[in-house]
Amino acid sequence: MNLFARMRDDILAALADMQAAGELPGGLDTANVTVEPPRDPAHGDMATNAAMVLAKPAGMKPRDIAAALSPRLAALDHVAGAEVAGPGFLNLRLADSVWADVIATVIEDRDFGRSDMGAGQRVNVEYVSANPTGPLHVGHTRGAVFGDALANLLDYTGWDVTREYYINDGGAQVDVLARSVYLRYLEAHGQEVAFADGTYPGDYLVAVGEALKEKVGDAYVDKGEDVWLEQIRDFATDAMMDLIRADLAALGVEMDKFYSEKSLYGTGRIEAALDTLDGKGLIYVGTLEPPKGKLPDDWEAREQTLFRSTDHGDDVDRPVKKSDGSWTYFAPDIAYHYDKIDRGFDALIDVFGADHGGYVKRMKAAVSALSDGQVPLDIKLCQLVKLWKNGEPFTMSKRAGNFITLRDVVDEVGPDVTRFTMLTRKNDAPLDFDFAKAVEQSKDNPVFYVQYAHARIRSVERKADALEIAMGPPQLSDPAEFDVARKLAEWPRLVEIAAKNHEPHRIAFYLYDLASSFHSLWNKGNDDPSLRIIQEDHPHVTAGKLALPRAVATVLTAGLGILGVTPLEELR
RNA sequence: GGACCAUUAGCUCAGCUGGAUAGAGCGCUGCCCUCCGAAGGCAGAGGCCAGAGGUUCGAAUCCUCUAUGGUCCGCCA
Repeated sequence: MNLFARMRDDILAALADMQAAGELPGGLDTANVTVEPPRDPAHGDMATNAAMVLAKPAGMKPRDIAAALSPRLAALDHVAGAEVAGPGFLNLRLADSVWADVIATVIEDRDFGRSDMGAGQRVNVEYVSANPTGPLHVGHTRGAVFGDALANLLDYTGWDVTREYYINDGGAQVDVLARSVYLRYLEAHGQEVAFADGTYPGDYLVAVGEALKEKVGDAYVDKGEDVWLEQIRDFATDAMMDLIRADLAALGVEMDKFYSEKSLYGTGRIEAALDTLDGKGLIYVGTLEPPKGKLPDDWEAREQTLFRSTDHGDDVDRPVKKSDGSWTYFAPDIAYHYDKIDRGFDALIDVFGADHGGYVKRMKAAVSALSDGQVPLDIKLCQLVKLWKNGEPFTMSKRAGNFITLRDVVDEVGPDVTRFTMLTRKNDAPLDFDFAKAVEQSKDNPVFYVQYAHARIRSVERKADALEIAMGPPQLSDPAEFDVARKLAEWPRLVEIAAKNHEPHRIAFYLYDLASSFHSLWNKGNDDPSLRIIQEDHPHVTAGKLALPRAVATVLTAGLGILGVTPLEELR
């Protein structure tokens, strides 16, 4: 039940009545009529812009339309009052009973806030997709949390979601990995080795080298790459993916599918994707203009096979084949997205790090071209995370030497705090993550503040249980109680907005607001004992007051569930 | 030279795809809390929404230009 959507239906019905009665011209477009909570609570519970939107097409003054609409809405049972205000707003005040109904609905209907706006359409959310060359670092962590919460959010709003990880196991970087593992392998055989530039020196490969020795003995010692490169590449990539899967599991992220770039090679799928583009006249051989400004030192004009991405919104055409005839990294990516389209997804979402921002237009161009504009691709960029501890930059890592891993973060503050904190900023805003503040138990830590609200409610409920007082029908009287109910009523609307915009951070901010209004009510109980939930001498009153916190806890749990955070029963 | 993202209170940031007097936390000021459910509470000050144009009933929000900061910019992924 979305109160705002319901009221909008009421308004549209009233407008139709007015048209039938000749008070309004027929055939008006009502698509822009909205019902929103007013910023100023003095303006009532809801406001509609209907009169202002319709004034021009109807050829009438906004206030006249509003004045005619007002009595029709005021006559509804659940509307206590309707007033024309400002330039033509219609402010609506709802009957008190509506808010008690909201509470009751939240408690009875486990799906309060769920939406069917996705209508069962299939969406593919690709996130993390880190190279399989080492453990996930803190930047991946943000992408992982963001992508996972977005996937949850879309699931909550009626989409059929596939969570997917693209393994970049086809490029030169996995050869580098293989050579690095080979060095560790030699080390395991007691040889002294030196890690040249362009190899991965991280300790995490020591175990892989030893495992390789376990498996093949000395078969590769003193042998050339032609003997071992391919085998070690597969072995090392598998080991890294095991590591990455474990990292994701520690964060509570579970993928539906891992898609291998390598699986695209030698199967004709890259060729098929490019043939499709070629069939649309979008592939040609040519030479790109040199980039403006200062040229790279070794720049020289070369003839390449190019994708005419400029036909689909890109700034320049992009090479798909190197001058030696091999694929660029872009080619398998085109094939991969072609495969997603082929698998029948209705919408695609890619979550990238901000350093891949330059890649957005060409990828969108490719999907647009391959799907004839039928499959929308949204690319969400996650900005950098800066780590702090007590206000000092934090750069040490136990595991990997020079970068902070996902494990470092999760070990330090736990998966729940990691996830919530990563969502306290918009994805495209840089994020400061302070290890100390993230676990601080104070009001300026939103994670704690939201968890505290839930724990408080659970504490009250345990106390009520001990007193053998059961929850009864909701009773609301104080303005602070209505404020909480109003906040609860916004939940379904907020979920839809967050899902439509692919912005899970809105959930986190909402939960903070909801927690805040609940804490505010609780604090009033300090001064006014009649507002306390548990009133031992009045079990009947207590029963009526228990519903509101139950409803708050229900929505907090639902919201935290979307974020992938477990609500706490009590604080320690 | 170009692309993308950002620019909102002293600081860190929200802001409902265009609505009314722009919000929160921190910090600041004042009051309360040492009997109550206080890992505190209440209230207040603080703004040319970077700047300039434009679009319309109405702009922090959409468009153009400018400034500042970040990310990136042909065979690395």
